[in-house]
Amino acid sequence: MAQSETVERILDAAEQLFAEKGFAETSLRLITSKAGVNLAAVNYHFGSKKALIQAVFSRFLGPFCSSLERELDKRQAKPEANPSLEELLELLVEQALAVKPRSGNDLSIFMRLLGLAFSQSQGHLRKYLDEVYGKVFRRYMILVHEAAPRIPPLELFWRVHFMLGAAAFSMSGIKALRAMAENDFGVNTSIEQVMRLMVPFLAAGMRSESGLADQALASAQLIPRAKSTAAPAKV
Amino acid sequence: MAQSETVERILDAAEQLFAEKGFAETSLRLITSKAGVNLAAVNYHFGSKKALIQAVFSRFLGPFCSSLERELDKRQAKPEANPSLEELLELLVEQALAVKPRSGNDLSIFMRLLGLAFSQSQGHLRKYLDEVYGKVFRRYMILVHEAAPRIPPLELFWRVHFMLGAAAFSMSGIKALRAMAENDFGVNTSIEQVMRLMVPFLAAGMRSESGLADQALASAQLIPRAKSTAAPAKV
DNA sequence: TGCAGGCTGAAACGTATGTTTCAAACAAGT
DNA sequence: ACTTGTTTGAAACATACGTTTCAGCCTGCA
Repeated sequence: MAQSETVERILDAAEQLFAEKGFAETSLRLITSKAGVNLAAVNYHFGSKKALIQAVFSRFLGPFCSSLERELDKRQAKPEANPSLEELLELLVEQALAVKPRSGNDLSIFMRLLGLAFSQSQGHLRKYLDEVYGKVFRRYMILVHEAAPRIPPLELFWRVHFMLGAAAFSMSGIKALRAMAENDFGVNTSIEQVMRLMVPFLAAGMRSESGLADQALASAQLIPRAKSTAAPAKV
Repeated sequence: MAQSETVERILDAAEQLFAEKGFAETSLRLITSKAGVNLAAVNYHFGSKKALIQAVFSRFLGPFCSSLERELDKRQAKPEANPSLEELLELLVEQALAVKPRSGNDLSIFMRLLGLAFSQSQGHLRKYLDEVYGKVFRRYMILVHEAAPRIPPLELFWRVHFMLGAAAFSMSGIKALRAMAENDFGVNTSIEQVMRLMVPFLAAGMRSESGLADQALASAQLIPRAKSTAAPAKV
């Protein structure tokens, strides 16, 4: 049997609506009517709304993480030259930009969904993302640490999340913010331009002198994970 | 007649629950049961859930903005010395810290609510906040511009929102992030410490070299608002 | 052609939400 | 003490949600 097109249409509609309105504010009826499919199709194909949310994330985070992992493999194959901080940051941007084959699926949706995953109280989502994609993220963090050895690991952890926050927030409110900017300055700022504005801002923040006075925090090191965690559930 | 205590208890409970779960995910029944008041009290005292949300914001944004405005008046009374960027940033932090007389109302709730105002699709809220508090914010932006004249105003606008984003996002997911940090590094990072970590990061970002290549954007200036009549003159 | 199974369409179900109602309780002024 | 206006309590209401059901459709295969 040929794969149903319904699944893709639901995912497309859900992705866009979730990014626009959040999870709780987006009803299955809105999704299915936008997708032009029957209401019951969601529960038939995905099982529940929670599973739909996870599927939406898997669809773009899966390719993102595997191509990121592939790039990390390449970089680590030649151990003589560890990647610099700039290279690591650009790596992220590259991978994020590479995962946008679908129409209307621009970077803002990607970042917006990522931000929602943290800020909306969807406990199941956080657990799911950590189980499936946490490994790559921790591997990336180790490389960041090696690229900026002067900055305490714990502070790097927080700075990465400050970065993520600036990006996710800006993309979250990008519509309203662009409207404000146009209203106040009379010019239109494209999303690509906003991204370009963000890069020097974030890079300077990452490179800034440490603000950690507490010695216990400054010397805290990453604790290696136990390997014996159960296999993550397949969708 | 003695002012009812019910209003305050509803506001306290709503503030905490909104910050914790968002607006749509927090039901009136949860609020009223936490507050120990009757369900109907919300609609009696506030009229609707939307009005409750606005009231929650007014209660902390009102004092914040008026004390901020007072400080701006003081600074501008002596025109010989314009405030520096650091002074302006610290001004915000000071005012934010000053508006926390109530128990349990720490900075994280303040920032979290601010972030929600942008990221949750509550159109009425954004309109309300712009109408009531937009004036102070625009005045503040002008001072920031004078403190950093080398950076194009439009870029400053975006950088301020990058800042807001980093702060709001970190405070939004502060619970989950602290748990992750503790899990990965074995140490507990207090909210005050996270704030202290954020300051050098943000300050460095604000001071970084401009990333604006586009001359039209680089030269865009703030358009003064019309008082109240239509047809604002182009400058 | 017949049929079995994946998929869809329309309707219904149970539950939770925001809001409204109205009688009772209360406080204050005369 | 009586009255008046304000606030509360308990219940009901209308609506929207996620989920389930089941009859019918279509497709691939014997």
